[in-house]
Amino acid sequence: MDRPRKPTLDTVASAVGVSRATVSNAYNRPDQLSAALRERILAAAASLGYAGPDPVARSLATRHSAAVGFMLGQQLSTSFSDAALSIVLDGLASTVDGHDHCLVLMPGRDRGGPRPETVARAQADVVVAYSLPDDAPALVAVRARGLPMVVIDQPVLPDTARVEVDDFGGARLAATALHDLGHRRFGVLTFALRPDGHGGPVSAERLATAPFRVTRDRLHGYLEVTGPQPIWECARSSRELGRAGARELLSATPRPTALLCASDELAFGALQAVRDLGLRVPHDVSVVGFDDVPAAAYADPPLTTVRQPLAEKGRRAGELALRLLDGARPGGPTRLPVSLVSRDSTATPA
Amino acid sequence: MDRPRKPTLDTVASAVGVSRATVSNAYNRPDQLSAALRERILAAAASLGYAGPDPVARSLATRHSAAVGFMLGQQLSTSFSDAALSIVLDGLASTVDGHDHCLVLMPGRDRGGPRPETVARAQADVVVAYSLPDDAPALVAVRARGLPMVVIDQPVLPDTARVEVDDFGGARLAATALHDLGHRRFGVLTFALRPDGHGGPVSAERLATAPFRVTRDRLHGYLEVTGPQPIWECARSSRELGRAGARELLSATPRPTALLCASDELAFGALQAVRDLGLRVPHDVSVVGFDDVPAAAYADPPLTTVRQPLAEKGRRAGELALRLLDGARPGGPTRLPVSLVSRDSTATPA
DNA sequence: GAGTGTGACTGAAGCGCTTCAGAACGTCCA
DNA sequence: TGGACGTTCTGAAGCGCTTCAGTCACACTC
Repeated sequence: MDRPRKPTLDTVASAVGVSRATVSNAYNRPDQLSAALRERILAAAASLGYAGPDPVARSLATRHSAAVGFMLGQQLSTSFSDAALSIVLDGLASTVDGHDHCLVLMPGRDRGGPRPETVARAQADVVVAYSLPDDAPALVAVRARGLPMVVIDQPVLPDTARVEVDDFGGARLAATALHDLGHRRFGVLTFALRPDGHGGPVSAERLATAPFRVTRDRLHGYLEVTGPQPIWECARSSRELGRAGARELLSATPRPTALLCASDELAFGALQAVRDLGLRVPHDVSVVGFDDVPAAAYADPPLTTVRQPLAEKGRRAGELALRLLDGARPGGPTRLPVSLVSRDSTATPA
Repeated sequence: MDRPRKPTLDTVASAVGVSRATVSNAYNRPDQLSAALRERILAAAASLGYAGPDPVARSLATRHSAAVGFMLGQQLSTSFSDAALSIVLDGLASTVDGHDHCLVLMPGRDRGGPRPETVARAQADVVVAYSLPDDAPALVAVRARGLPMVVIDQPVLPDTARVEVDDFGGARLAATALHDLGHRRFGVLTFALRPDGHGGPVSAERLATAPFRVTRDRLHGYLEVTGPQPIWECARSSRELGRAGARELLSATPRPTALLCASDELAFGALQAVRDLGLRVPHDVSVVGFDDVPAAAYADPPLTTVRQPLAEKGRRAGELALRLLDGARPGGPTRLPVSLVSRDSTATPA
């Protein structure tokens, strides 16, 4: 009693008594056959339980698969709790949504991006890479497959579309604001510089050779204004790690009067750390974040931060991807503006 | 000057002077050829720029595609901002991660789930459906394709694995707690009962015929304890809509002393609405939520809510999906426990 | 009534791979 | 010395579909 074989185009074709090509046309090119015949074919298909052309076979024949790949720097399991990433995906999705394309998520291993094998097996016509280390093997793998690619927050890759944000300038903006307020002693709190799970104080050498462009640029932006400052690296951009890191930075004597954070999430942790020490923000310590995720406005106190257009970033990436699918050439990078959003977590030093 | 054709298995085979089968084996069954030959083949492949077997062709030949499909009730663009959904996806992803499978997201149209065409074209071996309306066409489409499926929070479908939570019992738990505190006048705040974008007061008939099982069960759970109460429906589970809806419910005279919300997100809006009216939680109005997303603990005041194991839900679904892939039979539904988490948003009525 | 379209359908050649039943050639032991 | 067995590699048959160059029949035109 083996299961009945799934019907195929041929099944339907011979049931109706036409050629396979005709059945295919019934689905894909209704103008190629008479309406009456088409009806008959569709009816027969329905009664045979044929659900339409198999997507894999179709993809093989047409050489495209109506899917946009998205490579994550981190495991899926941590991606969805990352507000900034979620918003970017949001924007990307809204574009992809409208075109009957699916989104194929390729989870990263640790923070190094997806494994090459994952990339090699993923079925997508175009790939969007988000915030991978400069030397991610996944980037090479996409290249090797010859898939068009758009990178977000990534360095120049030949023949690749790109959307980016002025992380360096944004960080400088924030640091300058604090400097203008009179701050001179800073603590810098950052997420990973390398995908090695390392945390702790950051050496100049580690900073200089960091493969995460975004991290590097933000830190350089801060330091350009402030001069050398103690930096604490968290393995991930999480509130908890930020809290612990900020505590370390605040334990220095003399205590820094301001904390420059590479993300809002870290800044939320920093706010907490300041409270933990019985101090107040911004009276005792000023805190700035980066990203301007929605929660920044609701934080206690509302967080001064650098706004980058996260949704727009995703949307643009999606549009570029779709355009590449249509055979367009990559073109120059799309650069989106950043701005400083001043709220209540910053003030003149006491 | 047309682009050089992409190399295929054959390209490599003839370059090395072996059969195509051997090259295939070099990639998929290293034990089928001598190590030396394998080396030669891989080297030749590398120098020809061959990135390994094409995933689509391989899928066609092997009849599976190393991908798990995930059908969303809502558009992708709103999914990522949904904390509960994110956590479920999280759990699912962590399972899928470990098996070199990709996650193919199928965005829903409005709230009715993905369109059948999207389902028909998606390349996945197994599909996970999350919180779709009972009559979603997407469910039929998956059936038609003969794909194994696991549903989360969905009614019984023949031949389908299922993971679910006792929404009815959970809601009853919360309502009972309030009732025991002495509350008798309630307002009930819910998200969509149907995917029609409707909002406003809910009639008994609309409640009875709601195609969203989860919504229905939670409301029935509340009402079983409290008896008939005014219900306000929000088109989506968002803080803003919750705030507006709660305001409506609170404008009744006599004013309800407690608000029963179908989700934490709505409850957050309700907290805000109470403040908007110059009242205090829980002194003037008690509020309970449902889900216990992380933010519930940080709310002001911390929210009393029904905890459901969201991550676990996703994880179980992932495991079931993977097991179905291995040819397992669906088996009975997996039921996860709920519990009441009492925090500071509930108290005896003034 | 020969020439010219035109709409409706078909045949066959792929798309790039996997897989399975062998073939070819040793090796080993009785 | 010969049969049993292993290892290594190959041929060919698919997987289910698209697509393009036709074929065929039939109406039109002058």
